[in-house]
Amino acid sequence: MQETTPEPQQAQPEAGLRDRKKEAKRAAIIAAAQAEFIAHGFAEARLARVAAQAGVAKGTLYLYFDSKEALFDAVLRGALPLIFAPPAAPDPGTPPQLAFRRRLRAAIADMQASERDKLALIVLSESAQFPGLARIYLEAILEPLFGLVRDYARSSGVARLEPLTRYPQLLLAPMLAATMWNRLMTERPPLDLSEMLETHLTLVLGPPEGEPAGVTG
Amino acid sequence: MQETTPEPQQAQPEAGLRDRKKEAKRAAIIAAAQAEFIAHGFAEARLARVAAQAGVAKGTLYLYFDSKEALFDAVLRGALPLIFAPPAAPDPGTPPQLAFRRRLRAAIADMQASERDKLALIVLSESAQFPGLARIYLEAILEPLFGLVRDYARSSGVARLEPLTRYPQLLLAPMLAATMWNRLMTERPPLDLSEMLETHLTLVLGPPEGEPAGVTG
Amino acid sequence: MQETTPEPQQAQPEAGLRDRKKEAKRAAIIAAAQAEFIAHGFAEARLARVAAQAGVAKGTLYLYFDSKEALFDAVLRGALPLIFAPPAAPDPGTPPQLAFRRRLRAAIADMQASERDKLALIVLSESAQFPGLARIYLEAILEPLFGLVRDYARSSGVARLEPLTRYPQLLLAPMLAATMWNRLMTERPPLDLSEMLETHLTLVLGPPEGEPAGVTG
Amino acid sequence: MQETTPEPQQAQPEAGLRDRKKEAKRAAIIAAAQAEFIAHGFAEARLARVAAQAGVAKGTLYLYFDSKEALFDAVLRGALPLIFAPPAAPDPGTPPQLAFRRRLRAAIADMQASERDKLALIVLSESAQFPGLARIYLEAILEPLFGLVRDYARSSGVARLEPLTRYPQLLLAPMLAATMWNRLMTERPPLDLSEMLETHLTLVLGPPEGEPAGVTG
DNA sequence: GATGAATGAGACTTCATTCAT
DNA sequence: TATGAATGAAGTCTCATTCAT
Repeated sequence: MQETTPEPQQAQPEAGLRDRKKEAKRAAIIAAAQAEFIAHGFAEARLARVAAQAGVAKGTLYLYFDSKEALFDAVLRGALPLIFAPPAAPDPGTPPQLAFRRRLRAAIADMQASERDKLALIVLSESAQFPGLARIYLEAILEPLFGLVRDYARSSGVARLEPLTRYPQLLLAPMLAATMWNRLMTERPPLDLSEMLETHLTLVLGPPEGEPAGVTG
Repeated sequence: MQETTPEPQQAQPEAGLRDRKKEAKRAAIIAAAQAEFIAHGFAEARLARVAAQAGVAKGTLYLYFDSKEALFDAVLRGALPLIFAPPAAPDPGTPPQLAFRRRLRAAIADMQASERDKLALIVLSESAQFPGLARIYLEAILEPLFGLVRDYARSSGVARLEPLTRYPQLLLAPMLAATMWNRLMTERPPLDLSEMLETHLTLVLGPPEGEPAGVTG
Repeated sequence: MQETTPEPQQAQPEAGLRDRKKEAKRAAIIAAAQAEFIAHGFAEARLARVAAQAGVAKGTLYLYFDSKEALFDAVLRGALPLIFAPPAAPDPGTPPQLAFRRRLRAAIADMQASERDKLALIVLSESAQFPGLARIYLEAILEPLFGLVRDYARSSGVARLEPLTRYPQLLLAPMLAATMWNRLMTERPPLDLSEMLETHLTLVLGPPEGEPAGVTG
Repeated sequence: MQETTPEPQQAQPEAGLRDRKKEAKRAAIIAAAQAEFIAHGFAEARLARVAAQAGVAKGTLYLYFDSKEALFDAVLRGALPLIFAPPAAPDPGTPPQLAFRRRLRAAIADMQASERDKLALIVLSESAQFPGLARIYLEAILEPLFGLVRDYARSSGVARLEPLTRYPQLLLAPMLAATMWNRLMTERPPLDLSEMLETHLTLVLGPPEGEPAGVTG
């Protein structure tokens, strides 16, 4: 019940006053909870810390979410809509491979800019506790990317890329690995995801076409 | 204190018997704990279940391990030695790429045969809780494999493989991704790690040399 | 403070209107609270439900009542005045036993028609929490009825009824028992209080006098 | 699971040592809980007080009972077995009415000597929360007594007692009323249940037969 | 050494009550 | 006056850890 976001009523600027504050507080709680879940995982996350971080009392959390689990769910779902943001339509004249690379770069950059890469790791951590949600989440995150890969592998007409239609994971796995690596190896200089992506794409797809050399990011 | 394995005293057959019983019980506890940690993660693991599964009383756990964390540590360390098992020396006449592929296959197969792949995921999951241990563990698992990759990339003399010396992760990431995939997507048919590895190697390294076609596993 | 009913100000029609609205809201709150207390008892009663049922906000309750306990008190006191409603004066020529029976019947019927019988049980239930109030309430309900019984037992001149002057409870206990029974045994057909009362009166006082046989209700 | 009383093993005096302590502690907890529930009702009962009264830590309660509700259940059920204690067989030559009176007296005295009369009131209080249990409990307590009344009313052959076969409550209600009365009216001298019972029986059944006058308790 | 009953700190959650709007 | 979001004290319950037997 509390999960239903109140429909925005742009026609009534007055009515929105309280609603806007509520929505702001809701967002503050989710942000605090996201940081807490990322930092400690579900089981070790403390609602007291979430409340303190969000600047509300402990009980206030329950005005917005029925339970710790519901809050966790909201944090994960809160990140979902981003993946559906329509990518900028490519220039009609762009060569297919370049268009593909650009969309992949954009997806990766977007995933890093948000915290979705860290959330994906949480999903993994908690998959034993929340199997259903994990599946939904990963599908929402990964399937669109897989679709990109499959489409390109098919339409490229390059025979040696055919296996990517069966294992689109192969092209994306390095991003996952690098994200995990950076999360774990905090003492070392972090891997440069963009450069690593370009390296991987060049290794698998060959050197970029129709693009000035060295311009990757 | 309890972590120091007692030095075997072969001169005293009686004491040896007792030690052997102790060691067996210790092994049983670790095995039970490993299963529990894999199934539920650290936070949700229950020492009561570990004790029951190991066939001992709850208090007995504390005769062998100081705390739940120490037990977790022991489980992870228990899997470490395996990675250092020296690989079988390759036949002198084997072509380098084939030898490399074979060692990679063996490492992956070994990691799957044991539960070390699942443990690696647990380490990832719990990295927020145990950052130091996680780093040590992953380095112990991954660095040797990275060394394999780097050595091959260097010695192969193939120019386009040079990036692998900087990003050896690129060659191994699909195994990680596939392991995670299989852990999460329990409802779908699991990915075939061996086939996926071969596909990836062929994609990056080119078709296998010096090996009958179709013989991969 | 809020418990003092504002003195009606008939000279000011406006103020009277406001007062009437206030009084109506107050009555609505008490009615909702009564239903809630009957349904769930004091401890499990939820002010949120009371407010919702009364059609006011939660905070509004506190404009009318200082606390949950004060509301409970108001509910009980709200039922008290009814018991003091003077019974219709009996026809002068009615035989004493018949008059007595009729008044008893009327009292029971009235208690059932209102919800006072259920409230009496609530008082009993909560007597551990509110001993003083419980005593006052039960005395207000029961003492007038006991007076009826004592008066009749004394004035009837029947020797064997003398104990009723000491234990007037004996004549009324079945009503209490039946009310409790009906509250608890919701799965069975409810006891017919009127018939049970007649049966009891006949058992103790003998068959009705001066009344056509079979006319009891 | 915790509810299953361990079967007494009289053949093994040693094994009973720990079990006896456990059983004693269990009994202490139930006793403390019974007092707490009687004093405050279910909702206002505090497990902290129960634990303190029983001389155990709060967590210990959960070694014996799964929840507060389970403890409540155990308290009520703990009183049930008493009702099934077979009454002493009457002397063969005793007149039926005297035998009936004696058994009724014994039942009432027993109910008072234990705390079952107070527990019955708790059942009433909490019937909104635990309807099923309430029914079971009251049936276990009341039905046997009703059986006594019905049997006597039938076998006595006295026509005017026939209504008691339909409404056995009529004969027992005064006991309930008196118990409630004594619970509530703590400031007044308590009603003497024995005398009140005798008075009621005499009123309904007539004066006692075959028994020296004045010997009632 | 082994047991398992006992502990108690601390977590999540509820809900009567308050107060800024 | 009326609202309803916010509060926070306090309750139930969990579980790693201890210790008497």
